[in-house]
Amino acid sequence: MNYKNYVNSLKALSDENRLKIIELISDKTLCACDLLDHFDFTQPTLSHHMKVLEDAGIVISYREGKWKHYSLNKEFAAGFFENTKQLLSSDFECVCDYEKD
Amino acid sequence: MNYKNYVNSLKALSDENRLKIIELISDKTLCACDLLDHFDFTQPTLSHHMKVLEDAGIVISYREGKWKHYSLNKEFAAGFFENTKQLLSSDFECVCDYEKD
DNA sequence: ACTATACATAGATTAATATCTATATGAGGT
DNA sequence: ACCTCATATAGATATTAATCTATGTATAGT
Repeated sequence: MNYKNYVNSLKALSDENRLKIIELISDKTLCACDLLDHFDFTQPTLSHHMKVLEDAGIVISYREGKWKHYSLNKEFAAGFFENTKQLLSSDFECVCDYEKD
Repeated sequence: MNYKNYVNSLKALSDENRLKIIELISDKTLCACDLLDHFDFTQPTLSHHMKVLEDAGIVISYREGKWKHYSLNKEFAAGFFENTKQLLSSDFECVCDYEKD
């Protein structure tokens, strides 16, 4: 298993605010400004969190005019599940097909 | 979703050494002394890591004479999968039965 | 009782990280 | 050109966490 990469994902997920961000964009695309409305921290702090999430490959983004739109990277989700399964399952039999994109 | 608890799990997992510990005990029970052989850090550091993992409910332990034996908490594995699925899956369909103990 | 082995705790140090304020960049409208 | 809005970056501060050395506790054997 590629620990380095998986640890990096875990660290990026290890923040209550970032988990909330992920939940907010797990089923839709939101711009940073929309996300910011849901939190008490400042805009630079959100920018920091989004960079952490994007660097870890957890979210993907695109720019549209002034706005930057974020959504969950479904490939990350699949890969993270796979890694978690490998780590925790000496004998887990579940090999269900997580959607790949 | 119970963020507090899930974040706690993620933080406990967010360390390369602790991941290696988990992998080592994912299919068998090992005492602290055996675990220590696999690492470069000192015994108090291992003790610290084991405490983090046990406090998070990731590993369970029992004492046998001088030795303390550790193994993966399979209930944690199942719960962690469930939480991860809830977080990342707006539309994941997989509801395979992760073993519960 | 003494000793050795396995593990835990205390306290210090260093490194990583979450947050802030201030400022810069980028893009659209007037 | 200028202004405004959305986002990014720089630098500072505070908190958390990983690690160490030194020491304490617990258990077993002689």
